[in-house]
Amino acid sequence: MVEYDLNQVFQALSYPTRRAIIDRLAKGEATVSHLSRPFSLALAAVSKHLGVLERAGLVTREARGRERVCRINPAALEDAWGWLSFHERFWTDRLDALEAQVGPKSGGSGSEEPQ
Amino acid sequence: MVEYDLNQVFQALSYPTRRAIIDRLAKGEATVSHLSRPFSLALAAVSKHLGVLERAGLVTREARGRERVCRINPAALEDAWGWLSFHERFWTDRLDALEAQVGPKSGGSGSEEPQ
DNA sequence: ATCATATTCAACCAAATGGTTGCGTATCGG
DNA sequence: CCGATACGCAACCATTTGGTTGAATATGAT
Repeated sequence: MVEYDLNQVFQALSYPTRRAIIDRLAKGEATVSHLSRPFSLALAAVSKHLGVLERAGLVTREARGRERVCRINPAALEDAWGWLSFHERFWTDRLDALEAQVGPKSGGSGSEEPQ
Repeated sequence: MVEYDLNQVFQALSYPTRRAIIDRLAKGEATVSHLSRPFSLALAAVSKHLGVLERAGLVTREARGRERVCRINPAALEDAWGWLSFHERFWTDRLDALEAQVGPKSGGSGSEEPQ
């Protein structure tokens, strides 16, 4: 089982252009220039973003003629998802417990979180 | 429903010190100096990290005397989790479909993912 | 009042990031 | 062979980031 570096994965996901690329790739594979079309960026910039995504293990690039076909690698996404899931589950449980503790039938006094 | 900025959330999570802080806070609230203890960093550095986490909405700091008590805010975590969940679910489904398509009884020709 | 503690703020620095441009290099199509 | 297309790479630039130190502020203890 490959361990993906959460630093690189989260870092890669922290930039909207790269998340958009992932969103796009979720609809199917695409070449670099195809991927770069929606952005007003030089091709080289998108290529760099793909490099970041690739190093993080989120995306693969495969040569096909003079083009590079990019695809999502779900495994790395799943690692990040796993980290967050741990906390998500933890906190859902905790909030449930809190709610139960406050009173199972007290519909709630409005907002438990006074911002 | 507050919308957390995924850029800031993922960015905040992309640094191990900050994930460690979150991990620590999952065990219960803590003050800034308490949080800084495990790290060989100046207090100010940890304070800055907390600033990043706070701006991302992941953590709250509340003044109590001369101390600041830090707590996790699960809602922001959940936003990031939501984004990843979408893709996680999408790809789990897709891989299942692929598997089914390849042949429900063909134990699999080894690895569907040639790395 | 005085001194110590807890924490932020400001200035500074090195390194990383996101972007550009221009050049090199395969590959496809005549 | 020749030109166009699809990339990657290197150099460069402005901005952000993670870190430091030292001063400022506020609260707690004596």
